[in-house]
Amino acid sequence: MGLTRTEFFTEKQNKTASIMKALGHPARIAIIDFLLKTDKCICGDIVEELPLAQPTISQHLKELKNVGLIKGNIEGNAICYCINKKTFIEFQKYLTTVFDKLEKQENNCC
Amino acid sequence: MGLTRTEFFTEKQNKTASIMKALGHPARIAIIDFLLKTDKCICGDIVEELPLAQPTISQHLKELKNVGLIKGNIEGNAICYCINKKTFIEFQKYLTTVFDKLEKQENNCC
DNA sequence: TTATTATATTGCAATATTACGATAAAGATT
DNA sequence: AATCTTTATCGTAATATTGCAATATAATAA
Repeated sequence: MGLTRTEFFTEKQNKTASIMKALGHPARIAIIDFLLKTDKCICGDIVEELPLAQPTISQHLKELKNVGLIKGNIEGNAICYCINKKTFIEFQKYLTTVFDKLEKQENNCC
Repeated sequence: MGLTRTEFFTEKQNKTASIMKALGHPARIAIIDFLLKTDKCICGDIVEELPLAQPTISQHLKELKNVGLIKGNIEGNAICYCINKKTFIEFQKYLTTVFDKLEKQENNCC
């Protein structure tokens, strides 16, 4: 059918999956890498940095913004994008529980 | 065109994205959650646990296995799946660098 | 007001994903 | 051997994603 059955899963599972999904493309990983590297947040420089057309980048930025991983700030006629720490910290919480559980796992059959 | 331009990105970016992508579906997050919870690894119980048809689960397990997030072990006519710690630890390394950089970021414009 | 610059949106073609019924494969049980 | 159990694969319909040219939008500069 091609439609993810989100209603079958918990809100947390859906939220986590949507963040992972947003990060599930090398261009979007590259955008995050770039925003982390530049320290101050950069706008259309991303378009110059990445070897993709401007509309494509714009689309990727939109997806990252939709799940709250980045924020956009209007500065004149340009837009300044940057990491949204809040979402990352929330994401980190989930990951911490995963890695904690993993550490305690012993009876791993494989 | 519908084809991800992996050749434009680094191996690490592509690898990270592929792991994120594999985790970018609530059913696959639920599978990981379940494998973490059960401690000893479970096989076809996953099919009973999740409200999806057996072929669908099988497909999701395959995707998780393809990126190395889980391992499968034949036990009689059943198969025992479990977390592949190695990949998770590798994944954690990337995430640690991200969160470290994030912590040092100060000139965040937004 | 008319460019110019920067970003977003639209529309579309190519491809990928999701889900599942039907069926295959392979070991276990009778 | 015949059957049951468990999991994988095939085929396919519905939907989503990726990428970009063309165009729209909106602020700035001339």
